[in-house]
Amino acid sequence: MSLPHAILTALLEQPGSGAELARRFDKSFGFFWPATHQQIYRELAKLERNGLVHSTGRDSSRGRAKDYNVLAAGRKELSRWTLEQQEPRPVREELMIRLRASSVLGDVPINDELERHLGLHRTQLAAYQQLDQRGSWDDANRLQRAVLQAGIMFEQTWIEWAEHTLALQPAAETDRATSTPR
Amino acid sequence: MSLPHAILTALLEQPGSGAELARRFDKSFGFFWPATHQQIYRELAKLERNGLVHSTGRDSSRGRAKDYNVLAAGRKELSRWTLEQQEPRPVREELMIRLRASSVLGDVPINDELERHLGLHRTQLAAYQQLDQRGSWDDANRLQRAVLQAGIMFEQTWIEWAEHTLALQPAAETDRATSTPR
DNA sequence: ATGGCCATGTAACGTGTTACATGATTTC
DNA sequence: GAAATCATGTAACACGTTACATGGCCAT
Repeated sequence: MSLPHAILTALLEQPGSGAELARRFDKSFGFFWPATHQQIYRELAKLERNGLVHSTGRDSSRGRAKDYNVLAAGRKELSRWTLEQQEPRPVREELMIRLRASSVLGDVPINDELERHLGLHRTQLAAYQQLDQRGSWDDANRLQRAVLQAGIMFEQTWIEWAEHTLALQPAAETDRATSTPR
Repeated sequence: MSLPHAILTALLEQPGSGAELARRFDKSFGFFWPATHQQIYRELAKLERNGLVHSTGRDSSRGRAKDYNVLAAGRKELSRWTLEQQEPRPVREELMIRLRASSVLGDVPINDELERHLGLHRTQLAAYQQLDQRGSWDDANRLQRAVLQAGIMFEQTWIEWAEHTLALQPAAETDRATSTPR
């Protein structure tokens, strides 16, 4: 049940329309909780039904932007949820399954995919680092920075692990056989 | 679409019944792809309908253990999937949302939850390290070990980040106000 | 033979994903 | 004023979660 609370948090940081929220989720807020515009519209409607947010849409027509802001009940619910004891989400890493599959199958080289993911994570790390450098950090938003630093540290760990795993692979011949010699 | 492939991998490592699989998922295989017994039964039935696994259940009654093993078509499908290009799963970390919520709300101390999660991750790290030390590692299962090492590295990063984040919090008074003086 | 446990299974629901649809606004 | 784009929305499905149900097995 995190998406509604993520939306409440984003709306408290800055009120806006559903589409604006979707853009913010894409470019920064959603790094730790991605959401599509369909999910966001669905949840916004539900939050409004439950009296946690209020929209200042002029009418209820389709193509008009609605501006949402958080009501007192929404702020209260967010406080409650934030302090609640919650268990960590289970990790789900497809690549780990594929490594074990490659291991048990024996003849399925996976170095290309490892390399590709390594590249993706290097790109993500660079994006986080840029956000961190360009941000103006003070005591008030230290927790926001901590979140960004978590992103940086996890990407660095991913990169370190992938490089290590690629290095220990004696499977160079197998991979070469499946890629173009050039 | 990873759960069926995770099950195929687990069955290749060692054939077994649905309940045995569920136990293996709980205690090691599922560290990177947890699954409940309901999910596993559902997927096993589907895999059998599609001709990827075969069960040697004597009859189709309820309370009797069925032994599953992987058919050639199942092995082929697993090879195909393992080599496929796949994008990394989006990260979903509730605690990060809660940190940002705490930041924007201003008066909601979250150190207690940070400490609690820190403890959980220390426990998980210890479990991974024990598995790593007790395992007998050679060239054939080096990828399985790499998976375990990913778990170790990510837990270590989590711990390092949480300690750092707790250290930078000047919110000691706020926390003390909400906990029992004792 | 009964009570407890184990293995399998059903049902309902919540959330995430994908494809598509429709009304407004802008642009030329 | 037609086309492109933007904002909102609907529908159907996949997957994960939770609660519960049923049949077999074992111990006493």
